Amino acid sequence: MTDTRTRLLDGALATLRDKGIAGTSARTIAAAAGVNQALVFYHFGTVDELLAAACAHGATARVAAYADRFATVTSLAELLQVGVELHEEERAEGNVVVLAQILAGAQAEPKLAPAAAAALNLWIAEIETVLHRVLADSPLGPVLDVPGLARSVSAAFIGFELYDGVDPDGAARAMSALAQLGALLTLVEDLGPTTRRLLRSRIRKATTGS
Amino acid sequence: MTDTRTRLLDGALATLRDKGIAGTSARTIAAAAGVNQALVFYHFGTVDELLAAACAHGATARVAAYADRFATVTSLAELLQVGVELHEEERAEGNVVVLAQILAGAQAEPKLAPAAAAALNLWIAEIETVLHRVLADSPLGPVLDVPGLARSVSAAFIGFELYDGVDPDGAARAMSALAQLGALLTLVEDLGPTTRRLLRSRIRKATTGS
DNA sequence: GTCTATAGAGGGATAGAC
DNA sequence: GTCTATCCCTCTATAGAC
Repeated sequence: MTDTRTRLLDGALATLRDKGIAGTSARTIAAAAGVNQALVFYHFGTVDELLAAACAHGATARVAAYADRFATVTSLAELLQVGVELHEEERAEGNVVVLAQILAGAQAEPKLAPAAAAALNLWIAEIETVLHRVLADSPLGPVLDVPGLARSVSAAFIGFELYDGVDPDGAARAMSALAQLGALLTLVEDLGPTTRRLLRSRIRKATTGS
Repeated sequence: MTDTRTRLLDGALATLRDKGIAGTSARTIAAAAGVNQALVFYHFGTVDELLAAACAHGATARVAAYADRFATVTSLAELLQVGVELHEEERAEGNVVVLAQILAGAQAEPKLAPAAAAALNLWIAEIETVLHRVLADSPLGPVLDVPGLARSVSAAFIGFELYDGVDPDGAARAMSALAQLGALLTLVEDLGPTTRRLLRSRIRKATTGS
């Protein structure tokens, strides 16, 4: 872990954020890192391998930075609130946007795919833990596919960041609509015990067929 | 609308799908179109303008191809079903993936942003119409921000396509979790009139504060 | 409208001095 | 580990023949 290695990793993240996957090269990364261009190949072999390493580097750091906040979430509405914060902070910091760029690159470059999937899985694991806790005493909890929903939420978030880049007003509206939906779902959750029993029996009937 | 123009538009879409935004250039597009490279600049001025035109071209065609199916949707579960179909067909055809690549490129290239936003807006408009119809007689309908939700759904879909490219199994699980969630929400919607009244009054109380 | 040819910049990657 | 220098390829864009 020499200093140059981390400079290159951070330079790669900055370049992906500022110039996108199409504008990212050994030369642009080296310039952002303040480092000689040949060192990209000395330390990482190829540009793609540097991008893969940077992807893991950035995601690990950001997930760790949010671990505390995820740990305090106890309701769907709170999860959405953390999501809004994450959206705003990460857009300034730019690390979710970086993941989106890696994902875009990985569609055509199979070598990037495992790194992109691994980075996304770090986020998914966090969300999964939170969802499991939040849905524990919901009538829907026992029948929901929590790992699947965590994947949905994480993937959807990537789409939000890309949307925000081309239409910030639209993205803000989308975000507030979800926050409102979260608040309303809380009301549904808080129905009386009679309704909860009714729901539960219906769920049992409906799920015996699938 | 000469033949060469459309060949270039289709070639651009094919190149974005197969090589991603990072692998898309006047040369690769011309090769895919079976056309001379200089014609890119003769017909469209720059590569970015060709990409912007191709984006509109592709989105218009695909939204039109789905208009019939969107028109028949009458429930949230059906909307999700069409979403699953769209996901599977468009991944083969590749046109939503193309939009994702344009969105990724637009993050760093402002000239692409209006085209990307316009293409996404075509999808959003369709979803908005459907959501409006589907939620019309739901107790939540009157208070939901339908345009905002349509934007959420559309943006989320882009994220799904990118996720599918790096982890098809995870994406499939995410998709089926959503389908299951849709089915369960239908049960909530079908609660008795008493519960619906209760919900409605709670909603009124809760929304007077915002 | 279409082609060839080319200028000029930027790209990945390596060799070899230090 | 770091640097310079370089090879060879690809890129955008244009000029000019047809």
